[in-house]
Amino acid sequence: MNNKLQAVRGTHDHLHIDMYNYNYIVNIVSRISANYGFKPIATPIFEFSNVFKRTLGESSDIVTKEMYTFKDKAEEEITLRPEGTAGVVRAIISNGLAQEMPFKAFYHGPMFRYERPQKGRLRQFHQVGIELLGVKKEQADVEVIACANQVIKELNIQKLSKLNINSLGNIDDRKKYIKDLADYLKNYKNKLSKDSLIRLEKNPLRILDSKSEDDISIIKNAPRLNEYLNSASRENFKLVLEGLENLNIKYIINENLVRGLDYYNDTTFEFITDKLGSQSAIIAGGRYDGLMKQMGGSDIPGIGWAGGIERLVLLSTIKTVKNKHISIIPVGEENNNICFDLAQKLREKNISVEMSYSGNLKKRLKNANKLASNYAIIIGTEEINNNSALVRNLETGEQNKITLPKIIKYIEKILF
RNA sequence: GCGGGUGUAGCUCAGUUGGUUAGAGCACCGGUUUGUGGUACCGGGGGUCGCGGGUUCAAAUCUCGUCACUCGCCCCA
Repeated sequence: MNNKLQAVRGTHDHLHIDMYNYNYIVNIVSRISANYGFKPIATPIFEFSNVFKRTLGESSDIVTKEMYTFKDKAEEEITLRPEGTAGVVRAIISNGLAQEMPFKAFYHGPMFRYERPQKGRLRQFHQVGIELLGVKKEQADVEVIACANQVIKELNIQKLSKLNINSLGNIDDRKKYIKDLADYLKNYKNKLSKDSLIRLEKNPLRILDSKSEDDISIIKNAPRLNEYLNSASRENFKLVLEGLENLNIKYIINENLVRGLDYYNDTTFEFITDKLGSQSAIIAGGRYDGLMKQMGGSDIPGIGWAGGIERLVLLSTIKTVKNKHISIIPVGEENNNICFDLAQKLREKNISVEMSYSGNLKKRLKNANKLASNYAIIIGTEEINNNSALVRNLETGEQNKITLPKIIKYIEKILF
Protein backbone atom coordinates (compact mmCIF):
# COMPACT_ATOMS: atom_id res chain seq x y z
CA MET A 1 0.00 0.00 0.00
CA ASN A 2 1.49 3.26 -1.06
CA ASN A 3 -0.05 5.52 1.50
CA LYS A 4 0.77 8.90 0.11
CA LEU A 5 -2.92 9.58 0.39
CA GLN A 6 -4.42 8.43 3.60
CA ALA A 7 -7.40 9.40 5.62
CA VAL A 8 -6.65 11.58 8.63
CA ARG A 9 -5.84 9.63 11.76
CA GLY A 10 -8.88 8.28 13.49
CA THR A 11 -11.15 8.78 10.49
CA HIS A 12 -12.47 6.04 8.28
CA ASP A 13 -13.95 5.70 4.84
CA HIS A 14 -17.30 4.02 4.98
CA LEU A 15 -17.43 1.73 1.96
CA HIS A 16 -20.51 -0.21 0.88
CA ILE A 17 -20.56 -2.68 3.73
CA ASP A 18 -19.91 0.02 6.30
CA MET A 19 -22.75 2.09 4.93
CA TYR A 20 -25.12 -0.85 4.96
CA ASN A 21 -24.18 -1.49 8.58
CA TYR A 22 -24.44 2.19 9.44
CA ASN A 23 -27.86 2.43 7.85
CA TYR A 24 -28.96 -0.75 9.53
CA ILE A 25 -28.27 0.71 12.97
CA VAL A 26 -29.75 4.10 12.13
CA ASN A 27 -32.87 2.53 10.67
CA ILE A 28 -33.45 0.38 13.72
CA VAL A 29 -33.06 3.27 16.13
CA SER A 30 -35.09 5.54 13.92
CA ARG A 31 -37.97 3.08 13.74
CA ILE A 32 -37.93 2.12 17.41
CA SER A 33 -37.60 5.67 18.69
CA ALA A 34 -40.46 6.73 16.38
CA ASN A 35 -42.61 4.17 18.16
CA TYR A 36 -41.85 6.05 21.38
CA GLY A 37 -42.79 9.33 19.76
CA PHE A 38 -39.33 10.66 18.95
CA LYS A 39 -39.07 12.69 15.78
CA PRO A 40 -35.97 13.16 13.67
CA ILE A 41 -33.88 16.29 14.01
CA ALA A 42 -30.50 17.32 12.64
CA THR A 43 -28.39 20.11 14.03
CA PRO A 44 -25.18 21.47 12.54
CA ILE A 45 -21.97 19.53 12.80
CA PHE A 46 -20.23 22.58 14.24
CA GLU A 47 -21.34 25.17 16.76
CA PHE A 48 -19.85 28.17 18.50
CA SER A 49 -17.36 26.71 20.93
CA ASN A 50 -19.24 28.14 23.88
CA VAL A 51 -22.15 25.81 23.25
CA PHE A 52 -19.94 22.94 24.34
CA LYS A 53 -17.63 24.72 26.75
CA ARG A 54 -20.43 26.02 28.86
CA THR A 55 -22.39 22.79 28.97
CA LEU A 56 -19.87 20.00 29.17
CA GLY A 57 -17.86 21.62 31.93
CA GLU A 58 -14.68 23.65 31.56
CA SER A 59 -12.68 21.02 33.36
CA SER A 60 -14.10 17.98 31.57
CA ASP A 61 -11.70 15.94 29.46
CA ILE A 62 -13.72 16.58 26.36
CA VAL A 63 -13.39 20.33 26.70
CA THR A 64 -9.83 20.46 27.95
CA LYS A 65 -8.21 18.13 25.47
CA GLU A 66 -10.55 16.55 22.97
CA MET A 67 -12.34 19.29 21.09
CA TYR A 68 -11.64 20.17 17.48
CA THR A 69 -11.75 23.92 17.81
CA PHE A 70 -10.73 26.48 15.22
CA LYS A 71 -11.38 30.04 14.15
CA ASP A 72 -13.29 30.60 10.95
CA LYS A 73 -12.62 33.47 8.55
CA ALA A 74 -14.75 35.82 10.60
CA GLU A 75 -12.62 34.98 13.63
CA GLU A 76 -15.51 33.14 15.27
CA GLU A 77 -14.44 30.31 17.53
CA ILE A 78 -16.02 27.17 16.17
CA THR A 79 -15.98 23.59 17.48
CA LEU A 80 -16.80 20.37 15.72
CA ARG A 81 -19.45 18.82 17.91
CA PRO A 82 -18.07 16.21 20.33
CA GLU A 83 -21.56 15.04 21.33
CA GLY A 84 -25.15 15.64 20.34
CA THR A 85 -27.10 16.87 23.33
CA ALA A 86 -25.71 20.40 23.59
CA GLY A 87 -26.57 21.12 19.96
CA VAL A 88 -30.12 19.81 20.30
CA VAL A 89 -30.73 21.89 23.41
CA ARG A 90 -29.26 24.95 21.71
CA ALA A 91 -31.56 24.36 18.73
CA ILE A 92 -34.59 24.26 20.99
CA ILE A 93 -33.65 27.58 22.51
CA SER A 94 -32.70 29.14 19.16
CA ASN A 95 -35.96 28.10 17.55
CA GLY A 96 -38.15 29.08 20.45
CA LEU A 97 -39.43 25.58 20.93
CA ALA A 98 -39.55 25.81 24.71
CA GLN A 99 -43.31 26.24 24.35
CA GLU A 100 -43.70 22.88 22.69
CA MET A 101 -42.87 20.62 25.57
CA PRO A 102 -42.48 17.73 25.78
CA PHE A 103 -39.99 17.73 22.95
CA LYS A 104 -38.76 14.35 21.73
CA ALA A 105 -35.89 14.23 19.27
CA PHE A 106 -34.00 11.49 17.47
CA TYR A 107 -30.72 12.27 15.73
CA HIS A 108 -27.72 10.61 14.19
CA GLY A 109 -24.51 11.79 12.63
CA PRO A 110 -20.78 12.31 13.04
CA MET A 111 -19.14 13.50 16.25
CA PHE A 112 -15.53 14.55 16.69
CA ARG A 113 -13.15 14.01 19.54
CA TYR A 114 -9.39 14.37 19.46
CA GLU A 115 -8.39 11.15 21.19
CA ARG A 116 -5.94 8.35 20.65
CA PRO A 117 -7.75 5.98 18.31
CA GLN A 118 -8.41 2.40 19.27
CA LYS A 119 -10.83 -0.27 18.28
CA GLY A 120 -14.30 1.19 18.54
CA ARG A 121 -12.86 4.59 19.21
CA LEU A 122 -12.31 7.08 16.45
CA ARG A 123 -11.74 10.78 16.05
CA GLN A 124 -14.69 11.01 13.76
CA PHE A 125 -17.27 8.58 14.99
CA HIS A 126 -21.01 8.39 14.65
CA GLN A 127 -23.80 8.39 17.13
CA VAL A 128 -27.49 7.77 17.23
CA GLY A 129 -29.31 9.37 20.09
CA ILE A 130 -32.58 10.54 21.54
CA GLU A 131 -33.48 13.44 23.81
CA LEU A 132 -36.67 13.90 25.77
CA LEU A 133 -37.14 17.39 27.16
CA GLY A 134 -39.77 18.90 29.37
CA VAL A 135 -40.64 15.95 31.60
CA LYS A 136 -39.36 15.69 35.12
CA LYS A 137 -41.46 12.66 36.02
CA GLU A 138 -39.66 9.33 36.24
CA GLN A 139 -41.82 8.04 33.42
CA ALA A 140 -39.46 9.91 31.09
CA ASP A 141 -36.40 8.14 32.51
CA VAL A 142 -38.05 4.76 32.17
CA GLU A 143 -39.29 5.42 28.66
CA VAL A 144 -35.91 6.62 27.45
CA ILE A 145 -34.11 3.65 28.97
CA ALA A 146 -36.73 1.25 27.66
CA CYS A 147 -36.15 2.60 24.18
CA ALA A 148 -32.41 1.96 24.46
CA ASN A 149 -33.13 -1.47 25.84
CA GLN A 150 -35.32 -2.30 22.88
CA VAL A 151 -32.58 -1.19 20.51
CA ILE A 152 -30.12 -3.50 22.26
CA LYS A 153 -32.64 -6.28 22.07
CA GLU A 154 -33.43 -5.87 18.40
CA LEU A 155 -29.73 -5.73 17.58
CA ASN A 156 -29.52 -9.04 19.35
CA ILE A 157 -26.70 -7.96 21.62
CA GLN A 158 -28.45 -8.12 24.97
CA LYS A 159 -26.18 -11.00 25.98
CA LEU A 160 -23.11 -8.90 25.25
CA SER A 161 -24.13 -5.88 27.26
CA LYS A 162 -25.44 -4.95 30.66
CA LEU A 163 -27.43 -1.96 31.77
CA ASN A 164 -25.68 -0.12 34.59
CA ILE A 165 -27.58 2.59 36.36
CA ASN A 166 -26.92 5.10 39.10
CA SER A 167 -28.22 8.35 40.52
CA LEU A 168 -25.91 11.34 40.84
CA GLY A 169 -28.39 13.49 42.74
CA ASN A 170 -28.49 17.21 42.20
CA ILE A 171 -25.52 19.48 41.90
CA ASP A 172 -25.57 20.74 45.49
CA ASP A 173 -25.72 17.26 46.97
CA ARG A 174 -22.95 16.18 44.70
CA LYS A 175 -20.77 19.12 45.69
CA LYS A 176 -21.13 18.22 49.33
CA TYR A 177 -20.33 14.63 48.56
CA ILE A 178 -17.30 15.48 46.45
CA LYS A 179 -15.90 17.55 49.28
CA ASP A 180 -16.29 14.73 51.77
CA LEU A 181 -14.95 12.21 49.32
CA ALA A 182 -11.88 14.35 48.66
CA ASP A 183 -11.31 14.80 52.38
CA TYR A 184 -11.46 11.06 52.86
CA LEU A 185 -9.14 10.33 49.95
CA LYS A 186 -6.59 12.87 51.12
CA ASN A 187 -5.79 10.47 53.94
CA TYR A 188 -4.58 7.96 51.38
CA LYS A 189 -2.45 10.22 49.23
CA ASN A 190 0.52 7.91 49.50
CA LYS A 191 -1.47 4.89 48.35
CA LEU A 192 -3.55 6.34 45.55
CA SER A 193 -2.47 5.75 41.97
CA LYS A 194 -0.75 8.54 40.07
CA ASP A 195 -3.79 9.11 37.92
CA SER A 196 -6.02 9.33 40.92
CA LEU A 197 -3.81 11.91 42.59
CA ILE A 198 -4.44 14.11 39.59
CA ARG A 199 -8.14 13.29 39.69
CA LEU A 200 -8.20 14.23 43.35
CA GLU A 201 -7.42 17.78 42.26
CA LYS A 202 -9.50 17.91 39.10
CA ASN A 203 -12.44 15.58 39.54
CA PRO A 204 -12.45 13.32 42.61
CA LEU A 205 -15.63 11.57 41.44
CA ARG A 206 -13.62 9.89 38.71
CA ILE A 207 -11.61 8.00 41.30
CA LEU A 208 -14.72 5.98 41.98
CA ASP A 209 -14.44 4.10 38.70
CA SER A 210 -10.66 3.76 38.76
CA LYS A 211 -9.29 0.44 37.58
CA SER A 212 -6.31 0.49 39.93
CA GLU A 213 -6.52 -2.25 42.55
CA ASP A 214 -5.18 0.00 45.29
CA ASP A 215 -7.71 2.67 44.47
CA ILE A 216 -10.52 0.14 44.50
CA SER A 217 -9.62 -1.05 47.98
CA ILE A 218 -9.45 2.51 49.26
CA ILE A 219 -12.80 3.35 47.73
CA LYS A 220 -14.47 0.44 49.45
CA ASN A 221 -14.67 2.40 52.67
CA ALA A 222 -15.14 5.80 51.15
CA PRO A 223 -18.29 7.83 51.74
CA ARG A 224 -21.11 6.83 49.42
CA LEU A 225 -22.81 9.16 47.03
CA ASN A 226 -26.23 7.66 47.56
CA GLU A 227 -26.12 8.64 51.21
CA TYR A 228 -25.87 12.26 50.15
CA LEU A 229 -28.88 12.27 47.87
CA ASN A 230 -31.81 14.41 48.92
CA SER A 231 -35.16 12.79 49.40
CA ALA A 232 -36.52 13.89 46.03
CA SER A 233 -33.59 12.35 44.19
CA ARG A 234 -33.89 9.17 46.21
CA GLU A 235 -37.56 8.91 45.59
CA ASN A 236 -37.05 9.59 41.89
CA PHE A 237 -34.38 6.91 41.63
CA LYS A 238 -36.58 4.43 43.43
CA LEU A 239 -39.45 5.11 41.05
CA VAL A 240 -37.18 4.77 38.02
CA LEU A 241 -36.00 1.38 39.21
CA GLU A 242 -39.54 0.27 39.89
CA GLY A 243 -40.52 1.40 36.44
CA LEU A 244 -37.76 -0.68 34.91
CA GLU A 245 -38.79 -3.70 36.94
CA ASN A 246 -42.34 -3.20 35.83
CA LEU A 247 -41.11 -3.53 32.25
CA ASN A 248 -38.87 -6.45 33.08
CA ILE A 249 -35.74 -4.56 32.16
CA LYS A 250 -32.73 -5.98 33.95
CA TYR A 251 -30.29 -3.51 35.45
CA ILE A 252 -27.30 -3.36 37.76
CA ILE A 253 -27.02 -0.52 40.24
CA ASN A 254 -23.48 0.71 39.88
CA GLU A 255 -22.72 3.29 42.53
CA ASN A 256 -19.43 4.04 40.87
CA LEU A 257 -20.99 4.98 37.58
CA VAL A 258 -20.04 8.62 37.19
CA ARG A 259 -20.27 10.22 33.82
CA GLY A 260 -17.77 12.57 32.28
CA LEU A 261 -20.05 15.44 31.44
CA ASP A 262 -20.91 18.01 34.05
CA TYR A 263 -24.48 18.50 32.96
CA TYR A 264 -25.79 15.20 34.30
CA ASN A 265 -27.90 14.90 37.43
CA ASP A 266 -30.00 12.18 39.04
CA THR A 267 -30.40 9.22 36.68
CA THR A 268 -27.35 8.12 34.70
CA PHE A 269 -27.01 4.86 32.85
CA GLU A 270 -24.76 2.97 30.48
CA PHE A 271 -25.13 -0.18 28.49
CA ILE A 272 -21.64 -1.58 28.82
CA THR A 273 -19.80 -4.47 27.23
CA ASP A 274 -16.54 -6.27 27.85
CA LYS A 275 -16.08 -7.12 24.18
CA LEU A 276 -14.46 -3.90 23.03
CA GLY A 277 -11.34 -3.68 25.15
CA SER A 278 -11.07 -0.38 26.96
CA GLN A 279 -14.19 0.88 25.28
CA SER A 280 -17.04 -0.36 27.42
CA ALA A 281 -19.93 2.00 26.81
CA ILE A 282 -22.07 1.36 23.77
CA ILE A 283 -25.16 3.35 24.71
CA ALA A 284 -25.00 5.86 27.51
CA GLY A 285 -26.95 8.77 28.83
CA GLY A 286 -28.68 10.40 31.71
CA ARG A 287 -30.72 13.25 33.00
CA TYR A 288 -29.66 16.86 32.47
CA ASP A 289 -32.25 18.99 34.20
CA GLY A 290 -30.16 22.11 34.61
CA LEU A 291 -28.69 22.21 31.13
CA MET A 292 -31.27 24.26 29.29
CA LYS A 293 -31.33 26.94 31.96
CA GLN A 294 -27.57 26.99 32.11
CA MET A 295 -27.51 27.70 28.38
CA GLY A 296 -29.78 30.66 28.82
CA GLY A 297 -33.13 29.02 28.17
CA SER A 298 -36.02 28.25 30.45
CA ASP A 299 -35.68 25.83 33.31
CA ILE A 300 -36.68 22.71 31.40
CA PRO A 301 -35.57 19.23 32.41
CA GLY A 302 -34.26 16.70 29.97
CA ILE A 303 -33.00 13.15 29.61
CA GLY A 304 -31.46 11.27 26.73
CA TRP A 305 -28.84 8.88 25.50
CA ALA A 306 -26.42 8.36 22.67
CA GLY A 307 -25.10 5.17 21.14
CA GLY A 308 -21.87 4.72 19.22
CA ILE A 309 -22.76 3.39 15.80
CA GLU A 310 -19.32 1.92 15.15
CA ARG A 311 -19.40 0.16 18.51
CA LEU A 312 -22.87 -1.19 17.92
CA VAL A 313 -21.78 -2.48 14.52
CA LEU A 314 -18.75 -4.19 16.04
CA LEU A 315 -20.96 -6.04 18.51
CA SER A 316 -23.74 -6.99 16.16
CA THR A 317 -23.69 -9.65 13.52
CA ILE A 318 -25.56 -7.78 10.86
CA LYS A 319 -26.95 -9.67 7.96
CA THR A 320 -28.06 -7.35 5.24
CA VAL A 321 -30.92 -8.85 3.32
CA LYS A 322 -30.36 -8.40 -0.36
CA ASN A 323 -33.28 -7.59 -2.58
CA LYS A 324 -33.99 -9.88 -5.50
CA HIS A 325 -31.98 -8.72 -8.42
CA ILE A 326 -32.04 -9.20 -12.18
CA SER A 327 -29.38 -8.93 -14.85
CA ILE A 328 -30.44 -8.13 -18.37
CA ILE A 329 -28.15 -9.45 -21.06
CA PRO A 330 -28.29 -8.34 -24.67
CA VAL A 331 -26.61 -10.72 -27.08
CA GLY A 332 -25.08 -8.42 -29.62
CA GLU A 333 -24.76 -4.65 -29.31
CA GLU A 334 -27.63 -4.14 -31.75
CA ASN A 335 -30.01 -5.39 -29.08
CA ASN A 336 -28.84 -2.98 -26.40
CA ASN A 337 -31.69 -0.53 -26.79
CA ILE A 338 -34.48 -3.03 -26.42
CA CYS A 339 -32.77 -4.44 -23.33
CA PHE A 340 -32.16 -1.07 -21.81
CA ASP A 341 -35.77 -0.17 -22.40
CA LEU A 342 -36.90 -3.33 -20.63
CA ALA A 343 -34.52 -2.58 -17.76
CA GLN A 344 -36.11 0.84 -17.32
CA LYS A 345 -39.63 -0.58 -17.35
CA LEU A 346 -38.72 -3.10 -14.67
CA ARG A 347 -37.02 -0.44 -12.57
CA GLU A 348 -40.15 1.64 -12.76
CA LYS A 349 -41.93 -1.36 -11.28
CA ASN A 350 -39.49 -1.12 -8.38
CA ILE A 351 -37.44 -4.08 -9.47
CA SER A 352 -33.69 -3.97 -9.09
CA VAL A 353 -32.08 -4.45 -12.50
CA GLU A 354 -28.61 -4.14 -13.89
CA MET A 355 -27.29 -4.39 -17.39
CA SER A 356 -23.57 -4.88 -17.64
CA TYR A 357 -21.61 -2.47 -19.76
CA SER A 358 -19.64 -4.76 -22.03
CA GLY A 359 -18.79 -8.35 -22.87
CA ASN A 360 -20.24 -11.30 -24.68
CA LEU A 361 -22.93 -13.56 -23.30
CA LYS A 362 -20.48 -15.63 -21.33
CA LYS A 363 -18.86 -12.68 -19.65
CA ARG A 364 -22.14 -11.07 -18.90
CA LEU A 365 -23.49 -14.21 -17.31
CA LYS A 366 -20.35 -14.40 -15.25
CA ASN A 367 -20.90 -10.82 -14.26
CA ALA A 368 -24.54 -11.55 -13.38
CA ASN A 369 -23.30 -14.31 -11.17
CA LYS A 370 -20.87 -11.99 -9.44
CA LEU A 371 -23.65 -9.52 -8.79
CA ALA A 372 -25.59 -12.36 -7.19
CA SER A 373 -28.48 -11.80 -9.54
CA ASN A 374 -31.38 -14.15 -9.06
CA TYR A 375 -32.35 -14.16 -12.71
CA ALA A 376 -30.85 -13.24 -16.04
CA ILE A 377 -32.98 -12.07 -18.94
CA ILE A 378 -31.23 -12.89 -22.18
CA ILE A 379 -32.29 -11.20 -25.38
CA GLY A 380 -30.56 -11.78 -28.71
CA THR A 381 -31.61 -11.42 -32.31
CA GLU A 382 -33.11 -14.89 -32.32
CA GLU A 383 -35.35 -13.96 -29.38
CA ILE A 384 -36.35 -10.67 -30.89
CA ASN A 385 -37.38 -12.41 -34.05
CA ASN A 386 -39.72 -14.52 -31.91
CA ASN A 387 -40.82 -11.51 -29.87
CA SER A 388 -39.49 -13.28 -26.78
CA ALA A 389 -36.76 -13.40 -24.15
CA LEU A 390 -34.99 -16.12 -22.19
CA VAL A 391 -35.40 -15.95 -18.44
CA ARG A 392 -32.73 -17.94 -16.67
CA ASN A 393 -32.85 -18.82 -13.01
CA LEU A 394 -29.24 -18.37 -11.94
CA GLU A 395 -29.57 -20.56 -8.90
CA THR A 396 -31.09 -23.61 -10.59
CA GLY A 397 -29.99 -23.06 -14.19
CA GLU A 398 -33.57 -23.49 -15.32
CA GLN A 399 -34.35 -21.39 -18.38
CA ASN A 400 -37.70 -20.42 -19.91
CA LYS A 401 -38.73 -18.67 -23.07
CA ILE A 402 -41.22 -15.89 -22.37
CA THR A 403 -42.91 -13.66 -24.91
CA LEU A 404 -41.93 -10.01 -24.59
CA PRO A 405 -45.41 -8.56 -23.95
CA LYS A 406 -45.78 -10.86 -20.94
CA ILE A 407 -42.33 -10.56 -19.52
CA ILE A 408 -42.88 -7.81 -16.95
CA LYS A 409 -45.85 -9.62 -15.45
CA TYR A 410 -43.84 -12.85 -15.49
CA ILE A 411 -40.88 -11.28 -13.69
CA GLU A 412 -43.13 -9.70 -11.09
CA LYS A 413 -44.71 -13.08 -10.50
CA ILE A 414 -41.46 -14.98 -9.99
CA LEU A 415 -39.92 -12.27 -7.82
CA PHE A 416 -42.70 -11.51 -5.41
C1' G B 1 -1.32 12.78 26.60
C1' C B 2 1.65 8.01 28.63
C1' G B 3 3.52 2.77 27.83
C1' G B 4 3.76 -1.96 24.58
C1' G B 5 3.00 -4.49 19.62
C1' U B 6 2.53 -4.29 14.31
C1' G B 7 3.14 -2.18 9.09
C1' U B 8 5.48 -6.94 2.48
C1' A B 9 0.26 -7.03 -3.89
C1' G B 10 -7.17 -5.31 -3.15
C1' C B 11 -7.39 -9.25 1.25
C1' U B 12 -4.74 -13.11 4.50
C1' C B 13 0.16 -13.94 5.04
C1' A B 14 5.54 -16.43 3.62
C1' G B 15 10.34 -14.27 2.98
C1' U B 16 15.83 -18.46 6.18
C1' U B 17 22.29 -15.69 9.87
C1' G B 18 21.24 -8.52 5.51
C1' G B 19 23.23 -11.04 -0.68
C1' U B 20 21.52 -11.43 -7.30
C1' U B 21 15.09 -9.76 -11.53
C1' A B 22 10.32 -10.06 -3.72
C1' G B 23 6.69 -15.07 -3.20
C1' A B 24 1.87 -18.02 -2.13
C1' G B 25 -3.41 -18.45 -1.48
C1' C B 26 -7.84 -15.73 -2.30
C1' A B 27 -9.60 -11.71 -5.36
C1' C B 28 -9.16 -9.34 -10.25
C1' C B 29 -8.45 -9.65 -15.80
C1' G B 30 -7.88 -12.85 -20.14
C1' G B 31 -8.05 -17.80 -22.48
C1' U B 32 -9.75 -23.30 -22.95
C1' U B 33 -12.89 -21.45 -30.91
C1' U B 34 -18.47 -19.86 -32.78
C1' G B 35 -25.06 -17.44 -27.93
C1' U B 36 -24.98 -19.70 -21.53
C1' G B 37 -22.48 -18.30 -15.37
C1' G B 38 -21.38 -20.55 -10.61
C1' U B 39 -16.58 -26.22 -10.92
C1' A B 40 -11.67 -27.46 -13.47
C1' C B 41 -7.19 -26.29 -16.33
C1' C B 42 -3.83 -22.51 -18.56
C1' G B 43 -2.09 -17.55 -18.73
C1' G B 44 -1.81 -12.27 -17.14
C1' G B 45 -1.78 -7.50 -14.59
C1' G B 46 -0.73 -5.58 -9.79
C1' G B 47 4.13 -4.20 -4.63
C1' U B 48 9.96 1.69 -5.20
C1' C B 49 8.40 -4.34 1.09
C1' G B 50 4.00 2.49 5.24
C1' C B 51 7.20 7.00 4.48
C1' G B 52 12.10 9.50 5.28
C1' G B 53 17.16 9.43 6.92
C1' G B 54 21.51 6.33 8.65
C1' U B 55 24.96 1.88 8.82
C1' U B 56 26.84 -1.43 4.74
C1' C B 57 30.08 -3.37 -1.24
C1' A B 58 24.78 -4.88 -0.42
C1' A B 59 18.68 -3.79 3.57
C1' A B 60 11.90 -6.02 3.22
C1' U B 61 15.69 -7.95 6.67
C1' C B 62 20.03 -3.75 11.25
C1' U B 63 19.33 1.52 13.29
C1' C B 64 16.89 6.33 14.09
C1' G B 65 12.83 9.37 13.04
C1' U B 66 7.95 9.83 11.23
C1' C B 67 2.95 8.29 9.83
C1' A B 68 -0.93 4.78 10.47
C1' C B 69 -3.19 0.68 12.83
C1' U B 70 -3.54 -2.13 17.28
C1' C B 71 -3.33 -3.41 22.87
C1' G B 72 -3.21 -1.31 27.88
C1' C B 73 -3.82 3.50 30.65
C1' C B 74 -6.48 8.22 30.57
C1' C B 75 -11.30 9.15 28.93
C1' C B 76 -15.55 7.98 26.42
C1' A B 77 -20.02 6.38 22.42
